[in-house]
Amino acid sequence: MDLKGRLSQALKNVLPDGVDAEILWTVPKHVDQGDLSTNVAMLLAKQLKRPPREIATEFLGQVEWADFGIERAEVAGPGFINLFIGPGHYQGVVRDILNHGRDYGSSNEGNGKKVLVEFVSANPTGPLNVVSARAAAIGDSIVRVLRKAGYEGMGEFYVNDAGRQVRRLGLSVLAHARGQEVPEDGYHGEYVREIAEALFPDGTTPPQDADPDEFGHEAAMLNLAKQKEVLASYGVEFDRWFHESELHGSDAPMQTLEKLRELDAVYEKEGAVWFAGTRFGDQEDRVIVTSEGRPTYLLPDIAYHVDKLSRADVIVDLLGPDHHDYVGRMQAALKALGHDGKLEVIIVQQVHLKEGGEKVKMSKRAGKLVTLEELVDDVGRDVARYFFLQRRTSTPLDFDLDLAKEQSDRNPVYYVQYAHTRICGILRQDGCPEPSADADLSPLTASEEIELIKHLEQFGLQCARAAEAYEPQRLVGYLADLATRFHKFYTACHVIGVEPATSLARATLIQAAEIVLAEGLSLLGVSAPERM
RNA sequence: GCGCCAGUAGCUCAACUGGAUAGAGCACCGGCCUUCUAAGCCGGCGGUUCGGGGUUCAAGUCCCUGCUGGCGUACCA
Repeated sequence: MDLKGRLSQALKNVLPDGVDAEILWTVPKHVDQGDLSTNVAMLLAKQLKRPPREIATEFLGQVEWADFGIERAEVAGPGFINLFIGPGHYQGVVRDILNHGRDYGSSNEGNGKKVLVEFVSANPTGPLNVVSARAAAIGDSIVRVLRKAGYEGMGEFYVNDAGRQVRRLGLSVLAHARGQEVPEDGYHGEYVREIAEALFPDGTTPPQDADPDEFGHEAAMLNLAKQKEVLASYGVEFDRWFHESELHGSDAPMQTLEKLRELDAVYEKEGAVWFAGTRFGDQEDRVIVTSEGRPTYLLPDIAYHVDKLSRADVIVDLLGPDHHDYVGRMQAALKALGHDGKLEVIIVQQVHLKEGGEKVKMSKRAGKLVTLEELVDDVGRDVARYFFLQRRTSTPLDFDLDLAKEQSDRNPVYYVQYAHTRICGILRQDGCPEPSADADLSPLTASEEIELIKHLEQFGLQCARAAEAYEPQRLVGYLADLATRFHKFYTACHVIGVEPATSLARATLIQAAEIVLAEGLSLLGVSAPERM
């Protein structure tokens, strides 16, 4: 059991008979408030009908704090119990990191729970845009963090290869190849021309009876191949690419419809079949089979979610801002099918690119888009991913292209990477002792050393929290803080050229910091360079 | 109209899920390189957490209400 757990147990042992409380330890904001703090006395004040400070004082006297490596314990403020941890504990943390290596910070918080995260899932009708770039960075990082925290995380991309947009793509490509005007509701980007040239090289033209569905599908597969390639170079991996066409092959949508019929969750009106979403919390009922007898997108989508739930305990959808209204109907559908509470939807908000202080104008209609590929070519993979992961997913993001391209101290990515680089630089030096878990770490007592270690110790907790809340941006903040602690240490404490015992202990400490920085950055999909 | 997301320093954002004195970066001002990379460190400036009620020992955080901004509101996906 870790220190917090053992301390909680000790406190529970001194609670009055018949009284129980959950004891939570937090790290106070100010150093003069100690290293760990609990508010348990305040929580019990009402129940015990006594002032919180009085209760805290009583508890304080009943625990042998020194047994836990606590140097000092005191009652503070309205009734907090604050503990000041001695250096011995922190030296143990460093040893722990060296012993566990990159596995340090892993936990079983998720208890093996299967979490399937669906993200990007862009239509195969064109290149990936910047919102997909944001979703890709976030989704991929969520999966990595989930695994770190003991969940079985899976990443999945839903390929929408069976809808009517595929036919529209086919019509657009055929029109282009014939030198005709692309239809108004077609696709107008430059890539349409490229696909047309790939399918009809050297001035060949499509046959008169060319099937738009067939060529649409070929074009879609070319787009998909390109999307896969771009995502791979962006460092984003999927465990599965699920094609909508697979679903139709297995007749899953029709089975889902039958199931909904049996549950009496659908009805007919004006020749169409409606899902009675309002009975399950949606804003309005939705058509799932049109009056022409064709299923709408909703039916296969429900079938797909049911399929995912057969493979996972919880499913997470990362959706673009244009799919806001989709949430209610899918939640309602799953509720109707007995899967209430198993779908978590995260809306990835809009990305506004800014250059020279101006918003970069993007128009889908005219095909004027900044693609993921262009963005990565422009600013690099590390910068792009870091920028996307910095902000909370649910808020729109201004992406400052000038700042992103700047190779300077203004660019926050380098701040974290530079900490890692500096460590590698020291460890590379001839005069640097070999870090070792067996080293005597008692020389580590300086405040810069202890502050650094305190932060390293938080890594596992931060990973667990980021995983549980599906919020990888927490980790970005954590790593930036960690880098700060390291840079302060670097400025204050020399590793090489000091007294040998200190030198060895510090080399071991920075090795520990290197491990956590490298592992943390890899959870973000950002590289940890040895030289910059 | 209805629904979602947001509103915290001049700007971009934090705040460990209800805790103590609301913190960083950028910008602006001033310091620190003959020793491990100055892509760094130190100091200064900067706040009615959009307004108004409420819940309680305690509210930026939860509830109600109003205001502002973004997005969405198809028998498209």
